Amino acid sequence: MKITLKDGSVKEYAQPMRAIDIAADISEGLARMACLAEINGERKDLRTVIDGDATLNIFTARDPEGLSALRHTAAHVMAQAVLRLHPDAKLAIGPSIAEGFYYDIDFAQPLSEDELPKIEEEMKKIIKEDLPLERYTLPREEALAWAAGEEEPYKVELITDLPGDAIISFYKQGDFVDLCAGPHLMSTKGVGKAFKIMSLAGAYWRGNSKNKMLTRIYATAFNKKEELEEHIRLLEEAKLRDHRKIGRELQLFMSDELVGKGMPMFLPKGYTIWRILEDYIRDKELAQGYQHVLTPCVGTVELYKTSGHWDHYQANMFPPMEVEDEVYVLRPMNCPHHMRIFAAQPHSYRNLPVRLGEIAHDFRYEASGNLKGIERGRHFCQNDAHLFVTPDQIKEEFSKVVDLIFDTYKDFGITDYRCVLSLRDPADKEKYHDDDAMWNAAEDALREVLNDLGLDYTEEIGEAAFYGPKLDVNVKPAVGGEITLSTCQLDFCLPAKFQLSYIDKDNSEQTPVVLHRAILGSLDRFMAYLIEETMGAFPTWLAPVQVKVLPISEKYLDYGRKVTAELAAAGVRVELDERGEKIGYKIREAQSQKVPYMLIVGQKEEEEATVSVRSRSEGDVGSQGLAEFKEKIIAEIENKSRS
RNA sequence: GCUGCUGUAGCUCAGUCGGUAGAGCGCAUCCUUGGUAAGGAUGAGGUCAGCGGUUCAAAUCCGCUCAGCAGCUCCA
Repeated sequence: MKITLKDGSVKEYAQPMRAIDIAADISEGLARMACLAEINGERKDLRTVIDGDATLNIFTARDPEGLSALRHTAAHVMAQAVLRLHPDAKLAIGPSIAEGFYYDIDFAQPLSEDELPKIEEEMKKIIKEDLPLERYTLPREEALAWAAGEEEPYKVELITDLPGDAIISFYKQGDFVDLCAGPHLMSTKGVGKAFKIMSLAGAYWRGNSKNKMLTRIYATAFNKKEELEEHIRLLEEAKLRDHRKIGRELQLFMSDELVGKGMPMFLPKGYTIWRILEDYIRDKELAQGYQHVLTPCVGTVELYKTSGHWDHYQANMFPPMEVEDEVYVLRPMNCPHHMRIFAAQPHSYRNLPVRLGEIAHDFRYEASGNLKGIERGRHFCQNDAHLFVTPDQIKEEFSKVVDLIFDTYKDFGITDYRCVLSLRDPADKEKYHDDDAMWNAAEDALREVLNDLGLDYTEEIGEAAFYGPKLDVNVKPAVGGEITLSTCQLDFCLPAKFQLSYIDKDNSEQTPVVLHRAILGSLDRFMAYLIEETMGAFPTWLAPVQVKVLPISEKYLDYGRKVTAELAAAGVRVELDERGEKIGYKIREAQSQKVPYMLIVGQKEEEEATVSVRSRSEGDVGSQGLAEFKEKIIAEIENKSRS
């Protein structure tokens, strides 16, 4: 048989051979580094026997595919180490993930963090023992008998749930055996030294909160020690970008336990940014034919029963308040209010689309463990709008919303995002409004627009809202999992529930379709994201303090006041540092507060009516006439150019 | 909400074996009036998150509560 290698060269063998043996034939080094085989384009275990002509590519830990196999083997090593130290622990699953790997384990006694170094030590031993990993398969009954004999209830469940024709494979290293589809390295030694146990967390068996919570041990492994160190360094760096840390340092927002958890309060500097964001997006929407409204933060329970939200989300709403003969709830979203505004007047097809926008305050009773600074609170403020459209207008309006999202991102310099087309799970009749024809039409419409726009997106099943499919634009915060920034949801459902209508060309009464959309998402979350992206060094047009005037000494305070007043009169957010400190000290503080421009004024400046300009990013940029500087900074603010 | 962890001055953190509280920054006052990232001196500031328990004695050990962190679950 002929084996074609990655570099195009061909090897010939008389009989079938395992991929690893061919690797060994190519070079001893390759066999030692080998993690995974790609045979005829398919990723396979190194032990796979090749019988006949094939192309072969051997991955090492330098390749992402190979690294994933290495991490998976490291997960087995970790499980083995755990069982050596805790023989009564029950194993669940232990996959490789983007940042490393984990193993979910059911411990008889809670595992303390102090145990992690011991597990790591045991792993080192196992790796050093150079145990070969052997793969074998068993028929279903024997596999079940093994799991039962080992008293591994989670493995029993996993085997039971495997499809009837599945090959049930096992990997054995020393006296440790695990049910596993592979692929794996040839020996525990291949895991190497660049691994580390990172943290301990709880995780529900099979990701279902009704199931038992297991102990998840997170760890990571790399090809080289330097890569591991770099990974840890990046994690530390990310913590410095955390909006909660920067928000405190720059005095943007705070929380207070007497006010309540998940109820952040925006301080003067934070609210300055907030106001600019609010004005920015409202003006942009008004220019696109939106009309803004203001509606109350409460609604009757009946309102939410009508919309269906009460049935779906009651548990995540603050409990009802009874007053006289009414029962109110704090509103968790604004669609029902806007629906009632639309319903209050007759509409003609000529007047559609109607686009109702609101910077709307909402309250959701988020589980305490889900709260995260201003990224996720119990009070937040949506940049919400509902577009009431005819079926013919769906695509155009949806497309305009998508344009608006990315036009906005351009202004904020957001480039690192992921688009998700969130679809229903057709099997889940409980969550989703049961009308397959409606759903298919809605999903096809969104898909078509996204394809027409040439947008990169992934489809995710079971992520839709209960009333319709949606486009979500997700970003990655400094710490923690992906979050949704912008969304546009198509809704054929609520308009009918609220009996909305418009009069069509033929004088018939028709039901409009609604697009729910949020561009900045929530102002709170958007600000959290901006803080982390800029590390607090906001572009000049957003900076709470744009210019800080720093007199050399108190002798030049008067000139400093004049400069400050002149800039303030021109609409620049400017502050004067009047303290009797040295210039270096004032600069240091302004710099750490990420103020875009510092104007140093002393004798020379006063005499010449100039300012000595220091930029936070470029340092001393020299002397400029006051009028000249004023003109420049106003232009910069108006252009929303980033510095 | 669940699992694990953490809580000491406004902030960042020391505090050994259980013996009764410390630093730097910040703040206040005074001196210094200066040229592009920390001038000097003095001083104020603590129910060691809260409540209860063990002990002659608790910041330290135990329990509960509150708040925060990581992850899971959820996210209209």
